[in-house]
Amino acid sequence: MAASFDSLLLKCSCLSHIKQLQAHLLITGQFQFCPSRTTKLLDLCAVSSAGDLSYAASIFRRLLTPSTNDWNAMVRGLAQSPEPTKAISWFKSMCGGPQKVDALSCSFALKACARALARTEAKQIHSRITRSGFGPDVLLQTTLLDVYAKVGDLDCAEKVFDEMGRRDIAAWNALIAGLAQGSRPTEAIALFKRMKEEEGLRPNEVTVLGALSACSQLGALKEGEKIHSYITDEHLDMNTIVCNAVIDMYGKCGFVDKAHSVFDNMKCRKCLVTWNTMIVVFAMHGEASKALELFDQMTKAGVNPDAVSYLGALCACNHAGLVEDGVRLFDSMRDCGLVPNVKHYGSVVDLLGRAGRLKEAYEIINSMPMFPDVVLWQSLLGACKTYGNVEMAELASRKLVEMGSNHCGDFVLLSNVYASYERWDDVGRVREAMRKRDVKKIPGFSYIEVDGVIHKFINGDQNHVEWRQIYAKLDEIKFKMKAYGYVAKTSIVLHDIGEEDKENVLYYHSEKLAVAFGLISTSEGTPIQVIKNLRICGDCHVVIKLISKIYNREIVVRDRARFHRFKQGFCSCGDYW
DNA sequence: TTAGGGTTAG
Repeated sequence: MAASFDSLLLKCSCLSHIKQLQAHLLITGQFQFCPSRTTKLLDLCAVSSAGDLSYAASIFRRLLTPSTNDWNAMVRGLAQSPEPTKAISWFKSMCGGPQKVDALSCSFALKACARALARTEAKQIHSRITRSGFGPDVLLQTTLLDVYAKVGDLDCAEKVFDEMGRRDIAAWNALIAGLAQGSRPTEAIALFKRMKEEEGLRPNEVTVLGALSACSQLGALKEGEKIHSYITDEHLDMNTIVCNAVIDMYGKCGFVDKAHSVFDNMKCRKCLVTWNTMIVVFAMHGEASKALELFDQMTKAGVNPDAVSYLGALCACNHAGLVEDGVRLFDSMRDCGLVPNVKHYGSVVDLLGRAGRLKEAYEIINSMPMFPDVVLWQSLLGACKTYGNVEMAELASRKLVEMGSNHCGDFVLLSNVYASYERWDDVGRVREAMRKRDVKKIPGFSYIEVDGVIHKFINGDQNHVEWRQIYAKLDEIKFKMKAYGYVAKTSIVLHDIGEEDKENVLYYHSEKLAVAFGLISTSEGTPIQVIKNLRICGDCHVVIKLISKIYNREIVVRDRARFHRFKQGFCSCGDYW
């Protein structure tokens, strides 16, 4: 009979099956007197896709004395539901009750904390784990480490890792991925190397994913290539997710063709994310026709585009100025049963704005079914600056202030609109507002990889060992550029300083420092590749175009939004960005 | 009977 109950459980594929089985248990008296069966039923209802959480809760409420396993089933089910905070509440009730809380209860509750980004609760569970004597449990420690990383407390994650008596590969993976996702990619790569070289551990699929993601962020091509050959040697490229990450890495390191060849030569099956990754890579590089071609191909290959595919395709149109194609794509989303989200609206508003169709962009914002976010108003404001639309710029700025924006760039844009009409009183007013509001400036920085070493520069940086040579090179560049009629775009600097100082502020932008360092530290003709955390500034764009011509170098700059490939005085973005 | 680490996005 036990066997038949278990096989019936296995066959439950919907809630009505579960209800039938429950009725059977109730009628035969087993619901009360055979608690292990009831627990199995509850677990199925709470955790599997056949079940239903509110129904599971109703089963739970009928239990006279719920066991630890009954509680665990509920906490586990809620932890993976769209409302993970409920799992934390249930766990708290459990802790207040007579039932023993075991390592599994803690594990499920921690999972919920990770999903709900509940740092305080994670800390509380941590101390409970220590008090209960579960401390040495490696699985629990790894979960703990992972939760700390996911809620953004990397220091605690590292502490858990350091204090682990025994560390298996999952522990290393959790910290490598945590560092990579927590904007500490350099440390992620260092840990990855330490794991291999010092501990002699063999990275697996999950390890390389963390390491590749770190390389993508840093644009660390040399390290990325090494990981790619390791992947091939170890046959980890039979895993689709790994291949997706390799494609992404090459794309973000500036090598579209390499990304495409990995995509074309995959030995394993392509999934939706594979297509999306490749589309996004083409979009980032301004290769709109290839992105759109792939978008069509995926449907033919039997993979239906999702919201990310559409966003990638829209973004491709955006970067290439294909306004009509973009609008058509946006409108066709609903035909596929997809509802545009705020990012799709953001993309199409940006697209129209850049094309100077400000009114349409504004109308779209007004007709959106959801609340427009900061990025949307920033796009519109940027377009207003480009096309000198004071009225709409004021409107967008007002919205941004209402939304609590304290971002320097938002004020600077408005000020620039006024400045272009020589409305100095208004410029002064904006400056005053900035002073009052204590606006924040996100520091700009750039990376460049030379001989496998990553060099980081901050605006006006003098920390690099070769900073004197770098500044001397910039002086030389400046001198040479004068012959091409270069005049610094000082209007984009908003500081209460003289014209010459303004020029200096501009002239030592991190991307210029990185390019200058590239020129002095690599041999003639070698392409230079730089990565910047913010959008490239207008003046740097002009200067780097000239450098590519004067020094006959191909220079690739990845900024926050896309790639710029400078060659012989031209940029692949066609000055449209 | 149920545990830990994973790819794409304005």
